Amino acid sequence: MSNLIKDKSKKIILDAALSLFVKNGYSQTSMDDIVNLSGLSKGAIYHHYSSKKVLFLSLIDYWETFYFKDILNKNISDCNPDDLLREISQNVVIAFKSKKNIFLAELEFWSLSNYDNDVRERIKLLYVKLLKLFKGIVRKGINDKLYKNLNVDVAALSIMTSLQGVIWFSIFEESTISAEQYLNDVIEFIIFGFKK
Amino acid sequence: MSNLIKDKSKKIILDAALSLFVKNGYSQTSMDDIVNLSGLSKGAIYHHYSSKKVLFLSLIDYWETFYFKDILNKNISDCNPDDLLREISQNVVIAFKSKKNIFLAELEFWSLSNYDNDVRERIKLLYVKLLKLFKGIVRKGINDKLYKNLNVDVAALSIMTSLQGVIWFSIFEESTISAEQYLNDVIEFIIFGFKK
DNA sequence: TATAATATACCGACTAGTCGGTTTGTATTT
DNA sequence: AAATACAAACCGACTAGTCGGTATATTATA
Repeated sequence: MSNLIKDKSKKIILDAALSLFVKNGYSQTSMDDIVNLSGLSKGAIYHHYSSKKVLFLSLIDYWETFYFKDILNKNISDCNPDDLLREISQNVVIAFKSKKNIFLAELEFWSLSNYDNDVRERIKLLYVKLLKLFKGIVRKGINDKLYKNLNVDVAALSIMTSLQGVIWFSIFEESTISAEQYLNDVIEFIIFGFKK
Repeated sequence: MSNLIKDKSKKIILDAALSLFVKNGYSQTSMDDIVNLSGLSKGAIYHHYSSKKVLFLSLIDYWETFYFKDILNKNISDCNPDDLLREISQNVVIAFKSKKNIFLAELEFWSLSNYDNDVRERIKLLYVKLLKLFKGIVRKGINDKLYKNLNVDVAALSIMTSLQGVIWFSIFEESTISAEQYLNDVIEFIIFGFKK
């Protein structure tokens, strides 16, 4: 268990909250719903989290450790940019296959960030980190004379939006192509576009 | 005024609802809020829309006429695929500049579609139409020997996710690049990737 | 054309129920 | 004894939707 969650009860609460928020949305989930699913009491929940919103914000941290743990700790310096991009894409595939909830949760974060500053600032941090990583990879590719003289910001954002595209598959399940196929193809497409 | 909205009152209600749903989210917007902003009464609103959800679904139609009117009616057959893609990208730029609300509303639709079947089915229709258009363009490019033998589904989805990427700029306003620059660059990048 | 009949558009007080959060109480641990 | 962790009843604010009634527009009739 992550040392972020020392507490068993906290983890129980977060798991219950995550699945309910994803299934029904933040507003459509009542604290009583979380009480029922977690098996704990209202007092217990408010003992650990001072409000529904604080609980939600904690959930973003909890979520980050799942989704980004494999991606954010990549070491750029001694890697081939192409392979690194393929590896990241593969991480997303694996995450999507094993925990579709993760991507639906992301949708909820996005939606709330639209009208809640605290949420926005919190998830902004996350994407800034991601973009920094992508920019680093692109910059290395340019320095290594592998990639042409790209606009680094646009290139990084392109990577992000393309990977983000898997979210389509969590909403529109039936499709002629699979999320995996999409991601594999799209990352090759991007790499090809970057090449000199 | 669109012939979809013959009624002045309906338009007033839809405009009020759209701006409130975008600003505060669906659940955080009460019918009383809409009453106040529209200047109409509760009775009037329930006279035209039988429930909050029906009002929301009507909003998707209303929204589609704004966002998609320029894009969906393109004629593929007698156009250069490259120019058509550039034109579509330009339409998105213009829409983004003049009505950022349109894109924030899209986020709200996405979020709700996650846990409401009616909403999901409604917006699914929309994106299927869009994808069909993109597929048609890519297919024409291939037939005209302009593009290589792409996977049409992946290519269409790539176009969609890349254009969709502007939504990032509506959440994270300050940025080193502008939405316009991003879209212009990214569409050229895609076209380049498609070429033989 | 004047009047009656009907349909449409609209008003706003009211209700039944929900929800986030509080308070008070209890058991366990240190 | 004091702090921690939890339980459960409770509260006040808020909300979607209702309903009886009014005003206005349209149509039918004499």
